[in-house]
Amino acid sequence: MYVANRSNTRFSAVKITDVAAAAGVAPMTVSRVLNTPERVSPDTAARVLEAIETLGYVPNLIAGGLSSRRSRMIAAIVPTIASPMFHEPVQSFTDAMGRAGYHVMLALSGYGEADEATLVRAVLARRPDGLLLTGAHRTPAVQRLLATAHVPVVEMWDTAEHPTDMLVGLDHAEVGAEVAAFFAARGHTRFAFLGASDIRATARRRGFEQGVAAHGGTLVAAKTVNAPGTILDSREALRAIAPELTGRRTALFASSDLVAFGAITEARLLGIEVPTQLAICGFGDFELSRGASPAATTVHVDGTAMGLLAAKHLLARLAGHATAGVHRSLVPFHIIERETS
Amino acid sequence: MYVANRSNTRFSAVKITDVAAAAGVAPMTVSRVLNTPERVSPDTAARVLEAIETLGYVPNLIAGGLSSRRSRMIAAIVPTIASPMFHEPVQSFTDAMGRAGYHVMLALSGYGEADEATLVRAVLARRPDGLLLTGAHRTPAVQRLLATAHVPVVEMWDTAEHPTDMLVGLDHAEVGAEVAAFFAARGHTRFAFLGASDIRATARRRGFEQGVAAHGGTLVAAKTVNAPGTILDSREALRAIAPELTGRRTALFASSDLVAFGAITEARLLGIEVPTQLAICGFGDFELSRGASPAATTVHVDGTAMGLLAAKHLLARLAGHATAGVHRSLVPFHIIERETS
DNA sequence: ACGTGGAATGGTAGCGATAACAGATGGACT
DNA sequence: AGTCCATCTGTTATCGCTACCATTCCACGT
Repeated sequence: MYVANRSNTRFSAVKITDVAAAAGVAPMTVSRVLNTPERVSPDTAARVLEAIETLGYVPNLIAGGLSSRRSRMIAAIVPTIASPMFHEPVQSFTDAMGRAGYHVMLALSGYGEADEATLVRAVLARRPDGLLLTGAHRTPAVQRLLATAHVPVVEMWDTAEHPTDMLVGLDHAEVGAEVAAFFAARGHTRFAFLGASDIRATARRRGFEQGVAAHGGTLVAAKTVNAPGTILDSREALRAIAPELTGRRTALFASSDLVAFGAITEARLLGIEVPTQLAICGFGDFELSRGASPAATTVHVDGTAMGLLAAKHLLARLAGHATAGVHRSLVPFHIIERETS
Repeated sequence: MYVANRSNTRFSAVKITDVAAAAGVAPMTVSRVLNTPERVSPDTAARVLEAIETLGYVPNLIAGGLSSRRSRMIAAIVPTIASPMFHEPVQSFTDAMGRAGYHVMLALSGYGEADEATLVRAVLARRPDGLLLTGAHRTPAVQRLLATAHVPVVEMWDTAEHPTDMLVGLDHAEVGAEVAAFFAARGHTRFAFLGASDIRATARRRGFEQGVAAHGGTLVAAKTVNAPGTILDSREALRAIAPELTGRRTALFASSDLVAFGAITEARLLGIEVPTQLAICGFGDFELSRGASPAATTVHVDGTAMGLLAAKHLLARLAGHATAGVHRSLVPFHIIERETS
């Protein structure tokens, strides 16, 4: 009879049975020392730990994951990490989950058409214990995948009536409306928008437009650039709408601080005075807006808090507080008035 | 006798045996359809694929990984993703590895003392098929871990005589020397350095200082800020060295474009004319340096190429071209002359 | 003395996939 | 017709851990 022999083993990796043998205990006890040390007597634990040290044992989480049906891993999907908008929440989320013993696997979806379903599928193949997604609007295909996977999901950076599961969001329309109100309160009547065409920037734009209308103002220009919106694109866009900006005082809402910076830069070159002739408000409160001169007025959203909150919700769910009500929170925002308004 | 029964199963996840049963084949055939489709007859494959589709089967890579001893996962460790210096290579590396069927798991080490060994250990527990590390200098503890793990390693962004394994590096000292030469060729004799205190920025600084000395110049000021170096820190640092900068023409090398931007901004506020009185060269060629006005002279390093090259080396090794010579390449760099020099 | 219960540890059987073979089948060629 | 080989599919035995229950031991109360 045939006997399988996987002797292709490239080298002899130390495994839990080796440690157990060296410490004179059962493998199960080694496992307990690593996972539930409080259930092992202190001196056995010490002996096991010593064996682990001398053998240089590194537990195999793949095997452990298969057996326990828990990967201790969370997958996070964001469009890009190039923007502080995403790397701040991701970083704080990663830190917080790390403290709780979870690794975060990051996946980049890009802004393009790239099929989110394919990405989610690939990610689910690793059986993450939880998911952090960007935005709150999923295609039916993705919804189906998530539903059958039975994985806790946190969505961030957007809001929706019925999120997939948990949500730590931001009401972009409200942001736009608030910025319009902010400008209106300072006597502005002519408004303009400059920004990226992604879903959330578009929501801010719509909120802004409605706010402008509500305050009886007029939108004299609105120009979109490709997401995520670069400085150079923004400068070009500002040049394009410059004719609308000369002569009369205008208030511009930029979809991100990068776009705002481009607008400020180009305005200076065109001789449009900021903020007297052109007032500008950005979004994101990037380091750049604080560091540049003039420092940019912008909308501050606490990305770090968002990541932390997402982690908190997810950890609560993972700890089994499954039915502890709906987890849906909106992150507050506020306008930081600096030198460009 | 006791019979184990893990009926804690929260729900019935579809597994390979379900698909096999539905398609009327053996599980092994399903596995082959997914991994080596060329070894399965077209109509069997079609039947299996259909079963996969109707059942909504998502393969379990944890189980597959345990069995095949290949996780199809690469771990990447970088200090931060907040800087283009790291997110560019990481992004291109991730893309390239993704095209080859590997997922990249990102881990952030920070710039602090945080024990790299602990992080590497945690990462190795997931049995990655390869590792991408930042820098070329490992502590003995990490070296031991990597050696016993028998995992291909690529180190990037630095250079060393004897890298751990493969290397896609940059000679920072040479960068510093080149910048000194660049300034010297334009008649500068007074030089200054402003930058972060991390290992690679320090290497650039030393190369710059040696270059300055070689050209008979004098270093009139050198100030370091905490890594990674923010705009505001840089502005403050420039104020501190401003007395050395007034009156006589000076050439400043900044350890990153962010630092350079801070210097440019503060110089303008102090009435120090750029570039006539103070010439500035940054490092990294960030979007900011292209987009700002004046556009900053800087050292361009192709981060995307670096990530791609790292992926290429790693994939070659993973494909079994194990002994195909030393994989150690230096990424070229060049100075982009713009408006601040 | 004896039952009771808690703490510590061990034995066994999977978790869900794949490596390594072993058939089965059929066509090409002698 | 018989041999050989290539192609396809199936069977078996792991991969290295952990859940589940069993067992042992000892302190304690009655």
